[in-house]
Amino acid sequence: MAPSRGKTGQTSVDQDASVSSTGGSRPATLRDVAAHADVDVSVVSRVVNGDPRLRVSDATRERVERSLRILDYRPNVQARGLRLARTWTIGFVLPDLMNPFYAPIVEGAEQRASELGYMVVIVRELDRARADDPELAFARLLHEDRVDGLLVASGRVDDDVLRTLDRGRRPLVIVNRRVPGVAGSVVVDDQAAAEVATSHLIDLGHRRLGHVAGPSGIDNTLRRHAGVAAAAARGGAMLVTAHGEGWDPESGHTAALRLLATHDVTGVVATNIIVAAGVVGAAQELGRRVPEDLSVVALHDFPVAPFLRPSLTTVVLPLEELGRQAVDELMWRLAGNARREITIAGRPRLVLRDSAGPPRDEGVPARDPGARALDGRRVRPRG
Amino acid sequence: MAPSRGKTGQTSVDQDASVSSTGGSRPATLRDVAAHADVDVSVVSRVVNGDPRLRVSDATRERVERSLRILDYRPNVQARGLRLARTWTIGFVLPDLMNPFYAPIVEGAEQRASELGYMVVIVRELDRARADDPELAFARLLHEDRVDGLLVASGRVDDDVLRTLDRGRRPLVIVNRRVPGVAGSVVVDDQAAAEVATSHLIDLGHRRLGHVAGPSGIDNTLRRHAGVAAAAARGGAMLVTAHGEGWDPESGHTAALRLLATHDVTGVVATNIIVAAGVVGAAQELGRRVPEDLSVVALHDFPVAPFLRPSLTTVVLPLEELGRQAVDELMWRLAGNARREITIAGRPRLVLRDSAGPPRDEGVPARDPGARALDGRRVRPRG
DNA sequence: CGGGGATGACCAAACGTTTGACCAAGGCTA
DNA sequence: TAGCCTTGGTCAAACGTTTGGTCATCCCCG
Repeated sequence: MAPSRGKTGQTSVDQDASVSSTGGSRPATLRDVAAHADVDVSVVSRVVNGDPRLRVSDATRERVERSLRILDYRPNVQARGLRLARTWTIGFVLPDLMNPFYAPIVEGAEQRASELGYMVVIVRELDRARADDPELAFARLLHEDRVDGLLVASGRVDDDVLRTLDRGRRPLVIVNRRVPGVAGSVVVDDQAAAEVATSHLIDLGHRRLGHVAGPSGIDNTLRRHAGVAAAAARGGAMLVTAHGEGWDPESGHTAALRLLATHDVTGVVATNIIVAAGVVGAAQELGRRVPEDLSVVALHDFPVAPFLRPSLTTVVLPLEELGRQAVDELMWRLAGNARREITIAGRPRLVLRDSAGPPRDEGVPARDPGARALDGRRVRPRG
Repeated sequence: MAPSRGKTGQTSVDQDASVSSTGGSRPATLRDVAAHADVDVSVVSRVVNGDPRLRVSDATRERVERSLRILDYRPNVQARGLRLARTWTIGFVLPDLMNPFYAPIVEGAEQRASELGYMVVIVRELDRARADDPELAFARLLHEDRVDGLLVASGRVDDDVLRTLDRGRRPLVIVNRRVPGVAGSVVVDDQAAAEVATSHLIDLGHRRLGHVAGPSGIDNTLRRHAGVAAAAARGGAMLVTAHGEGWDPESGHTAALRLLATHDVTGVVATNIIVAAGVVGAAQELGRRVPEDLSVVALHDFPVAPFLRPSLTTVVLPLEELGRQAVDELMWRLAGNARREITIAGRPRLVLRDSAGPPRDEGVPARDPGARALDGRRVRPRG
């Protein structure tokens, strides 16, 4: 055991300190460890942090490391944060957790963050996100120095709010949205996904297409619409778009009714799977069977897709990866680097199920009907 | 403007301090405010916190409050937390965010927490939650003093882990699960919900019932099974139970195949809506139409229920309220009070949709179709 | 033997709060 | 007029870290 050293003359004793890390006693502080190893707290601190400028004898270092283990020392994050003005916490701003779209993003973000020793706090932000509202939850988090940075995954927060926030001391990364010339962002390739979905319908022989989109004007909606329009044009197909008021089933239902009542389309690209459920419902109310009378392809694949009737043909987007990379981008910014606009690489994947087939009475036959998996669930990479 | 006072003789000046709360400058500290109001920081602190023992002239108090407003002072949470050994942060432990079951609970918890000035950090905990794993994410959070307490909503964490955690310094509230004689918990009335679902089938005339349950042995599963069994016995119905391995669609699918292959039931209570989707799929694979040949009632209502085909008859459980009350219970514990076991009040509500009807070829007619909503409210949403 | 580096460690300030102790000045009472 | 209380504050320590300085000792070299 360590001999008594130093002018304090205090003899350190191996006290019974093997407290369970979940036990009831006070966690060991730097000072406890220093006393145990009979050195100054600064030595312990530098050992813990691997300070390269620390000059210390091997014997002392080992003594310190042993004490650290025995006392099961863990740095107090608040004290460290106070000193360093950091929190190792990031905020994830979203409008609503019920929307399954956000779950995988949050999940991916949490995974990556915890790998890096960060916590993720969720901040639900209502649509009342006006620029000068002093009670904006996330602005408060920033102002109280409770987070090191923010991931904003809400499509509803005003551009102005984001611009203001982006001028602040803390980095901001916008998730799956671009705010022109303002903030760093990470997005999935919505446009490519939309093209894949649309091309699939065209490959099946559809030439009169509908797009049930999200609220108009939203960046997100624009990117997807661009993809649908591009693929439709390339395929020589007619396209009519109906915007819903949101991304919920009712919005899809309403928009689809409007679309189907006025236009004779045979295939629809729905902006997401939830909206697609509303589209299918609307079609059936109008007496059109899916996929016999109307084909539907949805963007995003959620676990529920196979269990809808008919099961939905979808395009998978890498949402977990989106969350992970959003965190990485925030770290990049925290390290002092400049804003970037990142698009997640990787081709969107088409998942064939039952909601899309060849049009009934017209058009070319599907190019390769044999590729359809019998169970309708086999995944075929983009053709 | 405030005159120069005190022996420092320092004249305070109304500097241009109206920084936007999201602006780029350093947030004002207590010291800044003190200098601005020309008083000691302790006065400012006591004013901010409404210390009743503070004796101060009205003039001074107003001067301080004015400075607080001008400088837009917000306490630094880390410093305050360091001093008071609190974080105003609670951890929410869950296995997986993709399961829509958790979304409303987290959402409710976040709402309530933010009302109370608390942040919610999500902690995903894999099933590897063994008692002595030093790298348990939530144990680390506790040990580093990053949270004031924990809400555990994972059904998979070992009882032993919870028992150990529960002996620690920080309060622990188990969400929707009871760990015998150990920790405080908040649960919804699963048993009552199961009874409502089962009674509905019996009222429709079913006498041979199946229960597709969650993994056996889990408290949750037991409570629901108790409800199903009680109602079945009361109605003189036969009951056979099949346990899935999880709460995902595949588990429901597998368990339902097993159940339907070996027993001739006419109605099934599924432990949740996701599992129910698997049950419906299994039935259809076996050539049994829902609801004509098999009625299905699911516990929990998620927004997707109306859009499944057939749309699912469900029993609504107050999951958001569960989240809110879990936070309240944690606050109760943080205030130093003893553990409690709380069951959320309020009758589970039956939502009638298309997946359950009278049995085809047998049995008594429904007793009184109008009486089936136990709470007297007949709910019939779209679909 | 004196000077100059290394070596190995300690000291102390600072981060922003909270809070028990203390104190000067003035007024009241005995 | 001495003593005491009240009013209106100030002082300073403490929470647990981090980190730029300082410092005593020892060794080596000229």
